[in-house]
Amino acid sequence: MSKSNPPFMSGVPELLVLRLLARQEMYGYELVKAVRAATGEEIALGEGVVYPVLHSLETSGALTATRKPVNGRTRVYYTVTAKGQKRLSTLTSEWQRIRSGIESALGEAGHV
Amino acid sequence: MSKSNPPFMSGVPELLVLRLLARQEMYGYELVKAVRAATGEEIALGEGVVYPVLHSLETSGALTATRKPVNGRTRVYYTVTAKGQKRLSTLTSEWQRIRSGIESALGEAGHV
DNA sequence: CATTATACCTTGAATAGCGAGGTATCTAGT
DNA sequence: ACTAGATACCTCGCTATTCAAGGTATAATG
Repeated sequence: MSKSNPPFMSGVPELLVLRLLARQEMYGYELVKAVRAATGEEIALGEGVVYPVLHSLETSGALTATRKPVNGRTRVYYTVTAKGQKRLSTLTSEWQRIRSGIESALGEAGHV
Repeated sequence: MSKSNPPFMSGVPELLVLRLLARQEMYGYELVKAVRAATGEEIALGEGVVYPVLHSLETSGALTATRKPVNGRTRVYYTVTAKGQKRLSTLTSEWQRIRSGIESALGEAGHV
């Protein structure tokens, strides 16, 4: 019923995850917090969103995973591949396109 | 497979429909074209998107419908109610919030 | 020794966008 | 008169996707 980040969240998780991982490799749990920070606390993706996105990006070849044991715990670090870079730039321009379309519609003074 | 307006379309149809109808009353078929025009041809909503949105907005009390016969054909004109105005401003600020969150994440110069 | 933080994960419900299909009328071309 | 296309409305079913909630296990903290 009550959603945390209601509408407008369509391809957003995928875009944010790719963008942050393009900056530097990270593991899922870290990413959850990094998203919050990078979006100025505006967008909070739960683990139930982040992990599935990570897995599907890995499956599609946009990310590669590397397991690293740290202090007895295991972390799975993700790195963006060339394919992921391409996917990121596609998503980014797609985002700009939709965004500018919406801004046009929201603007537009009374005109006729 | 091929989607016309891929990701990033979450609450968008509802927002656009409300925004355009707030400017002036319109009927569904007209709205389909108006959306294309208002978004600079960037966003094209099919009738399969517009009509259901119209109906659900009417059901929720955000719009009122008026049937008007024109040249033997029937047009259903939609008008935004006070409730619809409120919904529009909620959606608009929600959009700005998500949008600015994403822009923050996309920006963030290389730093490292 | 118990609670919190770290770190991974899956399942199930609900939403919603979209293509495709369906009906019917009016208009324009041939 | 016939056809094709534009106008104008509508629904169905597929698919994708977000998210809360729940589940496991280890390390650190009190």
